[in-house]
Amino acid sequence: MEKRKSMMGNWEQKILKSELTQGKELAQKLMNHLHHSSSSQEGEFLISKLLSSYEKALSVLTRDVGSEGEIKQIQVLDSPCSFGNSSSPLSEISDQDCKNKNVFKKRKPMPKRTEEVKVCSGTGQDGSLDDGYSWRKYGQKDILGAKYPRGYYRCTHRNTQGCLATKQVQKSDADPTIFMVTYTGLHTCHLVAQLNGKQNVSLKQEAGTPRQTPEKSFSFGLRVKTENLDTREEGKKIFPSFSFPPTPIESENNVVEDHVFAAIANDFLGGSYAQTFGSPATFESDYFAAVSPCHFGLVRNDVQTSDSDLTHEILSASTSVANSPIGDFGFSLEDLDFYPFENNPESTFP
DNA sequence: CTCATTTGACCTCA
DNA sequence: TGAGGTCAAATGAG
Repeated sequence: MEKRKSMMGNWEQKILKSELTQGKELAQKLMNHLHHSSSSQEGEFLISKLLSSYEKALSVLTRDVGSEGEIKQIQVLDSPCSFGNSSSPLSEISDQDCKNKNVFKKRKPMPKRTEEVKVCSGTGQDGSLDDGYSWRKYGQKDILGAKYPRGYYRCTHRNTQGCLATKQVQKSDADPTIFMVTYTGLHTCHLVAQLNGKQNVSLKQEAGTPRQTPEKSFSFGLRVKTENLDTREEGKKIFPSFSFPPTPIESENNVVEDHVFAAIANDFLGGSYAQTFGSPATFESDYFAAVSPCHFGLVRNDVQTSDSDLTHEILSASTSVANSPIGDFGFSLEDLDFYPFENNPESTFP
């Protein structure tokens, strides 16, 4: 744990540096861009990236103050029986068998994260934002003060694998194309195949029902760009998946952006993340170098929560369809520390 | 037939 | 006590 804490400081420094550097580069690019006049879309993209960089940098600075307490809070929440343990979800399921009277006994604190996802027009529907997991809607609720109802989803594998991950999807009042997605709990369902699927379109057969194919957004030749590489958020942010309509728009800028992101990711992760995938080189090239046909910029604003939430992260992908997964591909660096009982073998670090 | 979604009711918590 | 979260029966889709 001490090791991780010291690493955190180092990380954040790198993050800060990277974000500011990126911001500078983006500003430079933007300036060139404006001079040479191309599409306004691209300009917006650059601006959003620019803003993202500065916001990230600021958030790192802001978070720096209370990071210690934050970690402690996370540790408290990490009750061994809550998630990650293969036996605990099953025990919870057995609780459910005891009819709903027992279900509300006591809610377990779950790690929570919020993301803001902007979708391409006509591509995503509420809750169907493809984040690589298969979700099942179990409820919908009108939220006070919110224009749109909130949808409640849980992992389809809840019953079969005891996966306790849930998410809440709510359309933003201000911008209906933005979905606020709050992820709660960790996926304990099989993820290896999903990850493989994200790296490589040729997928292995995953243990699970055919209809529960989390790779569906990757199965028809979409180019997937996963720009959400700022795992600096206590390492809890794991590369999201974004799916796009197969509109082959590629710009030089995008390619450059990808390189920047890849560099940052590598910087942040020190290669250890990619290690999880078996081949860092493959991971980077396949996962980061993909270019989005829809230019999308991440505008992430990290928001600290006042309650027991571990982290709330807001992400905006200006033209993406899918939101990012819960950061709990199970192998987040932080997850490993915070949730040592994660039974996902892929989550274990050497 | 199986599974997902809808929706009203119920439960917990602040 | 009200808002938010969850359950489960009813319904629909494939």
